[in-house]
Amino acid sequence: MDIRGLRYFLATYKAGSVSAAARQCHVAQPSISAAIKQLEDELGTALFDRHAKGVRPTAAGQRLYPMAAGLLADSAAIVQSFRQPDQRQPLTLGLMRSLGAQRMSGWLQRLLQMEERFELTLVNPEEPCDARIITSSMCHPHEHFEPIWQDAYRLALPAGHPLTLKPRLGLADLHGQSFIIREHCEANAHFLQALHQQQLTVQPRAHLRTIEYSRALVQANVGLALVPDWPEHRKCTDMVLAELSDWQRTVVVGLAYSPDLPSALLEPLLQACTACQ
Amino acid sequence: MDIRGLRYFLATYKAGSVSAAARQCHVAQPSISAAIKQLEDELGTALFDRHAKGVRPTAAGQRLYPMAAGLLADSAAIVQSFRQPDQRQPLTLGLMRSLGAQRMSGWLQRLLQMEERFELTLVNPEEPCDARIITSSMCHPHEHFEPIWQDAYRLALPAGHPLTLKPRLGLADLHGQSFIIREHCEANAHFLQALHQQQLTVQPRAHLRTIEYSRALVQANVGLALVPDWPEHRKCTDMVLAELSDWQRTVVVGLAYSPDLPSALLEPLLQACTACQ
DNA sequence: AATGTCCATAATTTGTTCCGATACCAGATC
DNA sequence: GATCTGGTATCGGAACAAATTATGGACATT
Repeated sequence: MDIRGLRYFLATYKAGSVSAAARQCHVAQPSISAAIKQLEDELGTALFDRHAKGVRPTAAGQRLYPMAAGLLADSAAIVQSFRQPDQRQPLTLGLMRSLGAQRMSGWLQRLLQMEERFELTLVNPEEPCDARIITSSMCHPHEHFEPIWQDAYRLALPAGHPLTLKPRLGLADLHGQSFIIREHCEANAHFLQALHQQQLTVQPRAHLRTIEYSRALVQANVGLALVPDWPEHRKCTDMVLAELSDWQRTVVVGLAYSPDLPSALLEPLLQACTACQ
Repeated sequence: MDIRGLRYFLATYKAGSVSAAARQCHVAQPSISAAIKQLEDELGTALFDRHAKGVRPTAAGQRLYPMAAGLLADSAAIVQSFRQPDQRQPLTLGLMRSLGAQRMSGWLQRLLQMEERFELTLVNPEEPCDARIITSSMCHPHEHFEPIWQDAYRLALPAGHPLTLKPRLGLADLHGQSFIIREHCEANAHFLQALHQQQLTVQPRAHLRTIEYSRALVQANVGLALVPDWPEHRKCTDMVLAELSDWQRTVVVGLAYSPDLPSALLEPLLQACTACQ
């Protein structure tokens, strides 16, 4: 009986799938399979019924679940009780712009609730930091990258804009339109390039950095903009999000970290990441 | 936090010594040292004060002890609760003669109390069995051997025998004496050979197998005998145990087992062995 | 002083765990 | 039905962790 096996068992139980558990635990699927088999051998009983769409706990598995959870919680509590709460561990996170304040603050909240001992500092992603929350394309080659969200970029139109009436929008429809361009945005750059390739142009009306200002200008009917498809954008009544039939782009936002980040810092971060999915 | 580390910590705590814990856990001393250090790193605090005559738990170590014991007990209880009590595991032990009924039955009692699930069968050590309790000299070369007791052989004299008056006894004093010879006893054979080498002889009055009969004949004043130095022999008032100045022999009684004995059987056995020391 | 005991460290060997690739199975889709 | 998709089990080799032997230093005991 080892803790690792119980952790894998719990993850599998909660996920209802060995593969999903493997993704959550950041190990390969065979590791989980082997650990569960070992546990089953030790207990002398099957814990899961395997079938094509995942695994279903047996009666024994269901019986084990609360025990395993309890044991795991106990072991965590023991460690916790020895780590002084006053020896707060500093954690510096580099946050890219335009993450969506709501979503991001929720994520940070979850992280800090999970791990009392962190003392968090937020900086720009170019500055020295323990880990960064950025798009996958900003990730350095030596860094690991753990995805958190996927943002599909949409065209934001002011409510009542003539184009909102068209059932299908393509790049050609945007020719000559007023546009709010967000700098440092990969999706924007890609979009402009796609226009250029088709010899289409838009009229830049503003160059700015934050999504919040873009949105405000769209809502003020200054022009169109590309914005990520966030719930808070969909909720706006004075702005409409539209899909483009011949251009689409999603960026993956996630946690980038050096391979030699201490696991005491890394693990809670990764857990906060998977908790989002 | 892993179970193994906690096991080592507990053993060290109870033994008050890393080396002793290593012996009990059947691993080398550095393994324990490393595991404890790892645990200390994880908890962020020292668990033992090291000094020359062993280790003494710190306050943190004392605080950890009941928690660790609890966690370990919990994990064992979980495993236990899944192993059906009705699927008793057969265990066949080969017991050599002359082990000392009292001592041996105590050992077996301890074993069975420790492990409810065993269904014990006792056979002679030549018969097929899972493990044997024999002297080290009876151990086959491929078998592992775990010592349990050491038996020093002594000369048993009837109370009132003339030789009991001599302060020092040597082999030469035994020349021509009546003797009760126990067959299949390594110590007896060695003893007779030693006599032979010094061209001394004794008068064999009986050849028998069990220590109990030997003792009875000594007590009945039939002659002298070699018997192991057991408390029950010392307690006899009609028999005296004496040391020989120029001959001595101790045999090591222990558990002999094949290297591929399943650990589910082996571990409780080894635990019963170390519990004796 | 010399010896013995104990713990820590270093270097090596051994044994597990993990991974990627592959095989296989069952249900959904065409 | 053939194919595709998403799932699990199994295999051989790579990476890692754990155990071992050997050694050194600190403190008692002889």
